[in-house]
Amino acid sequence: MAKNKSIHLSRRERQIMDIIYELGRATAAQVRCRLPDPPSYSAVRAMLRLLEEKGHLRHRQDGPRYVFLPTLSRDKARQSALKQLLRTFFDGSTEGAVAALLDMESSKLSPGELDRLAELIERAKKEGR
Amino acid sequence: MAKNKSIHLSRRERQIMDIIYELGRATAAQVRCRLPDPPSYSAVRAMLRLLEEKGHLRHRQDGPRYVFLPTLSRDKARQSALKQLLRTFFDGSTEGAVAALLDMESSKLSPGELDRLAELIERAKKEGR
DNA sequence: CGTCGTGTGCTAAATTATTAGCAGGGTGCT
DNA sequence: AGCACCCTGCTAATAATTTAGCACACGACG
Repeated sequence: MAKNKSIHLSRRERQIMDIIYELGRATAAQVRCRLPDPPSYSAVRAMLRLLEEKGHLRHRQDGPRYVFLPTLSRDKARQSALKQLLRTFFDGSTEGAVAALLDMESSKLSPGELDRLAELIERAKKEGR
Repeated sequence: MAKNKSIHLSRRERQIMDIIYELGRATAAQVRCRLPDPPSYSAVRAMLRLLEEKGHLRHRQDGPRYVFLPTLSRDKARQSALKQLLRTFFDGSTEGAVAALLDMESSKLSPGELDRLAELIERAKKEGR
């Protein structure tokens, strides 16, 4: 019934999903207090329930409260987020995206990280050929 | 007046912005036909007008019709999209994101691209030190 | 010239999203 | 037991979104 709509997330829903992906799992209270302008408790719970109905979340009883987890694995969600980003901002070019990442946070990348990345690229080269 | 609301994009608005960023610039008709389930013409125009009011778009008269362009440069929009993605899915780790990109589309990266990326990393190393 | 097609602006209505508020249930504390 | 607190589920109201529909402008063309 609400199957075809399930891909569409509203603003708040998106925010909530982001929080949960960021944390891995979260209770209603946790979600609430990380929301930009915390709405009422009920509001948060209502949306968690909706997200669960839509199939984006599931919950687990943890003692007296619910803990919400994403349905899709973080990997899958990542994957599709990356794909979307690539298409929207980089004409689908992986190279462009990687370049932007390096450029953006270059100061934050430690030599160690850079080394590991260099190695990843080496490996990709070998596999590609 | 509508300044503080201007950050919040609704679902449709997001879709439209994505399309325009992807294309660089677009007319109402172009936007409409790329929308998942094309709504009426008026609907699209109304939202383009709203987005313009909110300051996300501006338009240029091109002959008989309007061509809409993003207000924020693609670079800036990229930047913030990347930042968000990093935080949400990679714990802020650039390395993780790059690794995921390489992993995901490895088959699509040509040797040439890989070489260029390797070089980028080399350069980052030198700058970092 | 009339009219068809495609563009625009505007506004009011329909649809969705978001919130507040009430009615429990359970646990711990005095 | 009686009370305070935090959790749940629900429903109805409010706020925001998305849409359709009308009025008008302009160029192309029979």
